[in-house]
Order: sequence, then C-alpha cells, then structure tokens
Amino acid sequence: MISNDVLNHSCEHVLAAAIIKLFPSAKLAMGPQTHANGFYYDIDIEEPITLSDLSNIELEMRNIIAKDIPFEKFNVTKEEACKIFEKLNQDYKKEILDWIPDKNIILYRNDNFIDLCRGPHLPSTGAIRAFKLLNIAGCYWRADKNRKVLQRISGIAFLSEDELNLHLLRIDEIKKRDHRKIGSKLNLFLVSNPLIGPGLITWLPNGSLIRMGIENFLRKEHFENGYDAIISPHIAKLDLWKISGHWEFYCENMFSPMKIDDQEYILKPMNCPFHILAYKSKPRSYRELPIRFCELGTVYRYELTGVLHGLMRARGFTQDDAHIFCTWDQVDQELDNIINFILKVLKKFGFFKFEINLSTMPKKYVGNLEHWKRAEKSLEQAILRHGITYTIDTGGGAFYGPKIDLKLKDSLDRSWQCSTVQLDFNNPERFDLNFMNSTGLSERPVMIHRALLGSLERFIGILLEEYTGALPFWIAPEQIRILTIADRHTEYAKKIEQILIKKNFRTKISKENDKLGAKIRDAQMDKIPLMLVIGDKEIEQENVTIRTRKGENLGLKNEHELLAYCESLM
RNA sequence: GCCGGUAUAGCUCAGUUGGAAGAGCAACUGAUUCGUAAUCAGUAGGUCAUCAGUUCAAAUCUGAUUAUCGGCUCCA
Repeated sequence: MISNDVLNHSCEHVLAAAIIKLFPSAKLAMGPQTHANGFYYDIDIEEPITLSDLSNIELEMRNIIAKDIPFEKFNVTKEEACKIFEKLNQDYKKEILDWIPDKNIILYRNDNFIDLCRGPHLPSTGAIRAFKLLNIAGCYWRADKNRKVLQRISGIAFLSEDELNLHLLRIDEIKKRDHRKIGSKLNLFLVSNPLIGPGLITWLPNGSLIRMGIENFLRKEHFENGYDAIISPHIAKLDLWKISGHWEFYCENMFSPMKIDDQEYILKPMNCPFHILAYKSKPRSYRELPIRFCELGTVYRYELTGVLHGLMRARGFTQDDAHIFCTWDQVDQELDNIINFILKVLKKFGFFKFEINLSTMPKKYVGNLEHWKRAEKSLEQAILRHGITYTIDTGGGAFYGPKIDLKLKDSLDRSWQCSTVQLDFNNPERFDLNFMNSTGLSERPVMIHRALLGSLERFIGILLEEYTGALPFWIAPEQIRILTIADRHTEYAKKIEQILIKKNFRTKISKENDKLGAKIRDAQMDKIPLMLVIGDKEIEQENVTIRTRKGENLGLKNEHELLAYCESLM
C-alpha cells in the first residue's frame, strides 16, 4: 500500500526534475508534501512562471513518469553533499545542509536529477498514475518577509485517475459554494464596497434577516441558560486597553487610537474589558456567582489586507461573546455547561462532527505558572468528560490563559474553528476583581471567556457554504413564497400572507406577471424552502398547494395543516 | 503588508494587429392571465476601476493608485 505522503513527495521530485529540465537556471528551495493531500515546490527563478507554463511543466512531468525512472537512494557525507549541490549551483540546498545536524546525508536520484531528501519514495516515477499542477503563488524563503520571494508551484497526486477526478470535482464544488458568490447572488451582504473599506460588512435586507434569526435564537438560548445581557460601546479610552493588557500584547491587531477631547480612544478589538467593568459596578457576593454576562459584541481587528476573505475573515465582526465570573470550585461545572451549550447550538444548525484543540501556555504570557497548570488541567478534564477527540497545541493559548477551540466539520470535510473557551485568571488580577466569600473574606474570582459560533459573520459564511445558500427553513430569510396562477388569485393570496405573517413566518407574494413555471424557477433560484401555489382549485376549497424546494408536491393543505407543517420545520 | 493574477452594463462574460462599446440574464414599458424550473415584443442601461503617460488615435500599450482573487503555518 503506497501512502499519499510518499506519492505526493515523489511527485514533487518529478516536478523539480521537470523544472530543472525546462528552466536549467532555476534554484530549488523546498518542496514538502502538504497536509491537504498535495505537494509544492518553492523555486527561485528569474522569469515569472505563469499559469500557461503549468501545462508545459506537466507535459515534461508526464515524460519523466513515462520513462519510469527509478528513485535511487544513496548516502553521502555532508561535505560530499555540499560539493554536489555546489556543482549543481543549488544554493538553497547548501543552506538547508547547514541546518541538518547529522553527518550523513541522504540523497535521492532520478536519472541525472539529484535532490536532498529523507524519503521514502516510490520505487520509480512510473508509479505515479495521476497528478495535476494547481497553482502558482509567491512566498518567502523560510516564510521570512525579509528574504527572497520564491515562486511556489503546487499540485496534487493520486494513485488513480478516478481519485484525481474526484478531488477536482471537490475543488469545483468548493468554488461553486463560495459564500461570496452566493451572498451576491442572493443579495445578502456587501463586503467589497470601495467607499466602505476592505473587510467591513454591510448586511442587506435578506442577509440581515438571516443574522437576526440567529441572534434571536442565541438570545433565547442564553437567557434559558442563566446568562445576563450586557451592551457595550464600540470605542473606549486607551487606558482601558492598557489595564487589560491588550495594548501591550494585542496592539498589532488593534486599529490606531483616535483623539477625542484630548483623550485617546480605541475601537474595541474585544468585549471582555466592558464585561469586567460591569462585574465591578458593585460589590459582589459569593451568593451571586457564577455571574454569566453575554453580548453580541461587534469588535474591530486590524487584519492585513491580503488575508481578508469575505465573511470568513473581516476587520469588523460580531462575536456571540460571554464572560463567566466564578470561583475555582465552580470552574469544572461551568466548563461542562459551556461544552453542552456549544454542542446543542451547533447541532441546531445541522453540524454533528467536531474536533477539539487544547492550546497551552504561549511564550508571551502573563500570570503565574501554578494558575496556568491548574487551568490547563481543568480544560483537559472537561474535554475528557465529553469524550470528544482532541489534540494539544502547545504554546497556542492566549496570553492571559489556556483555551480550547472546538472545530466543526462540514459536509465537504473541511474543519472550521468556531467555538472557543478560554480560562483567564489574569484579568481578574489586573482589574482587581473581588467577591465576598461565605466567611466574610474578599476573594478573587476566575473568569471564563467563551464564544459558541465565534463570529456571526464567519458562521453565516460557513452556513451558506454548507447549504449552498439553501438554508434550513427556520433560518431562511424568506421562508415561504406565495405563487398565484393568475391576477384574480391575488386577493386570496394576500389573506394567506397575512395569516403567515401573524404567526411570524417570513413570506412574500410573487409579484411578477409570469406563468407559474417562471415563478417557481425564480423561487428555486432564490432558494426559498416552501412555495404555496394558489389557483382556482385552491380558492374554491379554501386550501393551498405546498411545493418544497426539493421539488416535492405535498398537495392541498388547509390553513391549520399549513401552519402545523411550517411549525414542524422550526 | 509581500509575490503573482484580475478589474468592460446590476449579474455572467465577449471585444482580433491600437481604428465607432457588444451579448445573455436582471431592470423598465406594453401585450399575455397562463397549474409545478424560463410567454412574447420593445425601451433604457457605460468616464471600459481611478489618475497620469505613450500615440494622429487607447477598453487594448506603460506607470502609479484603489479594490478584488490565489498564496505567504507545514521545514531535506
């Protein structure tokens, strides 16, 4: 059984050999196989490679594969390797040799192409059955922006044409589902208006309905789970961010201060300081704990223009944020509640597969070590109690405490990080938070930051891609469209519309002077979950005919049956 | 921010060697009153992203700016 890693790795050597043949002056940098089933090679080459060059390179690669050249492994000393790459004029390889501690170096050879490589490889190039070059990109040597920009050619290899085609279909499917395309087709949001600015989102009526639907759902759930609401401003004095430590540790993600009345203010990158001050607004007793403050808080973070991506990565976004203030004894129970809450909410949106990442103390951190260890342990045990598989990201925590991130898996098997739970014993310290314990002594509470969906914008992006815009009934901006056969049916249609609106369903009457077929087509294109057809027959029997987005005709229903059916979809 | 693409009507896109700005859909107007994915006809819609430059002549060539897309974590 040949692993994908070995296959991709070998294909990458074929790519390098092809490039050297076509561009003899090219200097090869590095070319590992990627995590996502593929390979790339970074090369330093004078002339820019364009997409049209890829087919030539592919052609040369096919030649090499057709010749079925064996991969020969051989050992040399570092000095010998250095001489070989000197002769081949491969400076980057010589640099890589410097980082390798071993005295003996493994090289691989195909024909007259030699590369520095640990292997393993396929026996020969002929074993590569299917591959494709996908992309060209620029990137820095060793990801260091002070060093030379190289050209990266990336591609993918498989053991069979079928697998390759499946993969290409998947790439196609991902492109088709791009939330930015769906968003503009369905008039959901503006994200690229040059007068508003990059990474800033304006919700159009239908998009606003989706967002408000989610917000209403979240509010209801939070109140049922013992949270209290906070509403905080979008800017605050720089001093606040100095106390919280953000100005010191997070300033590269914050927008520059603005001057108001000789004081410096900052657009908020987080909601927590406001919730902390809300906690501090009066003396607290142990009887009040845990205190759970929630807010759909819009935050602004500076992101490099190059990393902005529709709703998925924006400069202004709204978090379903909450901060829980509790005693150390209450932490475990609270963590359990939060994980249950997260799973419940994500399942409501149709996500059932998850992964968890536990991120531990980073190099840049505040607080004492003992608290860090205790907090990391609490988080780990909370995960274990829920039996979800998890991985540990050493050093990936926030500067003020460790965290767990929950990723959901979508139907194309992509994972998205949404939920996050962070323990914080630093801010209570910084802001001098207290409560009176049962023995009359002042004690310091622990703080838990958590978000369920993360950013509403991003989550809606994920939903749109998951459902290709055809959102479930309960969250669809327009749930029901009423289609009349002829003008004389409009009056009855309006009556049905009023009945539905009174029950809080979102519905519209199709206004076009079109045939039924055209109205159905429009509704299908607009991804409306339910259509009600009204003609002579329906009016006569005081019924409507229900047609679903999937094309099912559910037949005639009276008012009561219609409402019951709609209710069942909520 | 950096590297490389891209920018033409609301949307999807044509536009040849530099020589009069195009189509389909959407919109609007009129006719049609129709039973489960497109009725017909007509009208209107543009500083070819912006600003400079080359040229007798620029959507087309050059430069800058803006926006946008793909990358910039994986260590032989």
